[in-house]
Amino acid sequence: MLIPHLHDWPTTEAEALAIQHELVGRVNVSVPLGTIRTLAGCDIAYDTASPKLVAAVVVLDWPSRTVIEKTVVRAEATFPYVPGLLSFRELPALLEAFAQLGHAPDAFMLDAQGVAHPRNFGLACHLGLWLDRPCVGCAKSWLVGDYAAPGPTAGDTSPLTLHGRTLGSVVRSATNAKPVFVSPGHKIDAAGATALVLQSLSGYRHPVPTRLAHMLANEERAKL
DNA sequence: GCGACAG
DNA sequence: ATCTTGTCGC
Repeated sequence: MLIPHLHDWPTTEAEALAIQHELVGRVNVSVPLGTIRTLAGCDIAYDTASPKLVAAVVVLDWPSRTVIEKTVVRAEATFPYVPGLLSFRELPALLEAFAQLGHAPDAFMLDAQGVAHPRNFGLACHLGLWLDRPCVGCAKSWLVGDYAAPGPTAGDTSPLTLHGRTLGSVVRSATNAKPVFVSPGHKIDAAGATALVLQSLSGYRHPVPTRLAHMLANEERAKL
């Protein structure tokens, strides 16, 4: 898929923060969930004791869940891991993987935060702006926001708020498993992001799209 | 000052 | 994220 250039990559934290502040205003989390015919799951696996990493993308026909395309890209981390600046570390490699895609998925799902971020600009938001397509963040741990524990059964949800505003939701993706934190990244609203994650559950803690991408990334890393 | 901190 | 075996539970 074609990916227009959005901005150059920063070298320092100060530059990264400036980019976030410059782009937050363009994020749109007011779009209702539309018809999704293809959904992409994305993830990255890191090598131990080396800056090498693998970005993986799995495109699924939706809602049949049939895998229709996969892409993996080997790259090297250029930006360090800094809480709140994760996108500057993972996006470059992910964008390379998307560029190799023959399909242009209707929506994307990531193991990261969307607007549930200190500056409301998580990886899912950043990716959404680059691709100009719906992106959903489904993180495995909390970063910001207040919430009450969701019920113990798969599918149970609880709102994730901040300063009285609903950012997303906390979803019990699998019975008796720790919940995941869902928030829209771009071109989708909180309800839509949550609905898409609920449609993606399969008995495991991770939604099908990111679960498959995670497995693919690990397989490729083993070949490093 | 103290605690928290996606992957 | 990553390093790691067995083990408790459905």
